[in-house]
Amino acid sequence: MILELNFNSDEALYIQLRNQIILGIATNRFHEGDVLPSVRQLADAVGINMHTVNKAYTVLKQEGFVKVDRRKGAVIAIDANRLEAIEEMRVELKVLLAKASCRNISREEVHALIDEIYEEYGGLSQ
Amino acid sequence: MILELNFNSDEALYIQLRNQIILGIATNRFHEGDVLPSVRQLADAVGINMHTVNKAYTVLKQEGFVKVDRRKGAVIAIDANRLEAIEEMRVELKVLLAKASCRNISREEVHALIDEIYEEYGGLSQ
DNA sequence: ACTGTGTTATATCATGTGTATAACAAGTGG
DNA sequence: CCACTTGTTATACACATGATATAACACAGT
Repeated sequence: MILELNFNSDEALYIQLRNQIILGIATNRFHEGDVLPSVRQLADAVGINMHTVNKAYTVLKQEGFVKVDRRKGAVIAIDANRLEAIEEMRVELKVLLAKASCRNISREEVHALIDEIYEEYGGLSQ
Repeated sequence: MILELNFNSDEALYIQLRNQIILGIATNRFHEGDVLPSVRQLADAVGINMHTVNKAYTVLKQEGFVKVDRRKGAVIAIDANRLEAIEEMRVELKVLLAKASCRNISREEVHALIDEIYEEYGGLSQ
């Protein structure tokens, strides 16, 4: 597990955990069926409270990235609701691209940035 | 001024204001040199506190979208620091695209979404 | 029985958000 | 000069959120 937390960030710890796990899935370091550490283990490993990890797992469950098996713990299980995901992405992109447009960043430059980042993400088929 | 606030949103009011003003610049409804309403006027118009508007203007000033003229008030003035803006965008895109990748949204679909949104943003030359 | 899961319930503390009232320095227009 | 509006600052309060701490519960595995 390579999870690093920035305690000086303005981003909540449980959001950082959530993001890194999603990053981990996208970069193929976590696979469907993999079991995440228990809330107590992970909390101990990164030096934070159990409840903070639990909140991260709860969010991941609600967002459809893990399912919780009472016996095993949190298991990677992706619920690919594409339509919902695309609409959510559109909302986030609107503000992000507005900032880019104000800064004279071209459509082509954004495309190049997308490609660069997407290179590391293999899609679920990998 | 077409500024609408969602009081039920989990997004802070001053962030909503900031975003809508940035959207307004990108969609060419605000132009370089335009004067924004005074903090008291805008606060009264949308039904919130003066300090909340002030905070939005302060953030916009720090992010380089407006300059404050003691005589006029808040004036649209874009400080196009491209390098900084691109790095900021890369960080935001990483998580956003990771989610997309997990949901089996292809690189091409993201490009299409970018194009769709960018159609409304004219770039600063318009 | 014992341990390790997730889960739930309180409680506490710090921080962020939004409001409220007030005051200040400075520019504008009568 | 005077009244008014500008941004700015300070203080205070209520409320929600983030993070911690301690504790307990139901359930599964050994």
